[in-house]
Amino acid sequence: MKDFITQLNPAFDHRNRLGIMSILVVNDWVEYNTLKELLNLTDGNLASHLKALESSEYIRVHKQFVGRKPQTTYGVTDKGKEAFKAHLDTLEAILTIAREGEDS
Amino acid sequence: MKDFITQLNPAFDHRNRLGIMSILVVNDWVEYNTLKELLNLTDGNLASHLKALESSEYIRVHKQFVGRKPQTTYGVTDKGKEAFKAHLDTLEAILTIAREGEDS
DNA sequence: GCCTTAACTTTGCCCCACAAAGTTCTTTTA
DNA sequence: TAAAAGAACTTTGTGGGGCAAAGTTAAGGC
Repeated sequence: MKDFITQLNPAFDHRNRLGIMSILVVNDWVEYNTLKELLNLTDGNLASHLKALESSEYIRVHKQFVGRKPQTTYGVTDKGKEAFKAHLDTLEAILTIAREGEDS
Repeated sequence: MKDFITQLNPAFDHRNRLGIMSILVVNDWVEYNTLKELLNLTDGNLASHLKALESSEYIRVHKQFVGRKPQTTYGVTDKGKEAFKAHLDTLEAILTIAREGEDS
């Protein structure tokens, strides 16, 4: 059990970063404002989580103009995909253990 | 997605409390020292997590003497079992969503 | 009579999540 | 052309909480 718990990646070990990653791994490029709405976060809060994930090189940023408006989109990197998958595997292992005693 | 994230129970939304609960739901009564070793926690740290879970009425304490040594054991309550199951269900739902884009 | 063990509690630190407000750039709108 | 507004941050400040370490209490062993 200790092993599983310590295998959880601290970078993803928070509900909001779990949410960010879950969205990014299934959508190629997601806009800043979309993330903000989907996760119900304030600007500062979202930006800090994104920055943390970006400096770990788990996500990357793409800035462009759509029409004449700036648009920032975020996507997961290969490294991020891999690390997040490992995190999910660990979570799943814990889930399995924790379900062992279920009545159903 | 927002809904799933907010459905995560804050009381369990931490690796160590996830660990504590995972152990307690599959074992009827677990000793304080066993938890400490299984989770690799210091006294103060473990005690504070246990107290948090206890005041939420998710776990309960049983104190007795074995031979002449005091022994404290912890067990999950029905309320805790239910709440934790809901938490796991939510986690599983997030896992499923996050796995949708997987290559395999 | 001291040392040890169990099981805490207390103390104090430090980091971090978070909200709110300020910032920059640019585009609408009046 | 001035003002407002939106995108995407950055900065600032506060509060909470995780954590280790040390202190505490009560009992037992030696």
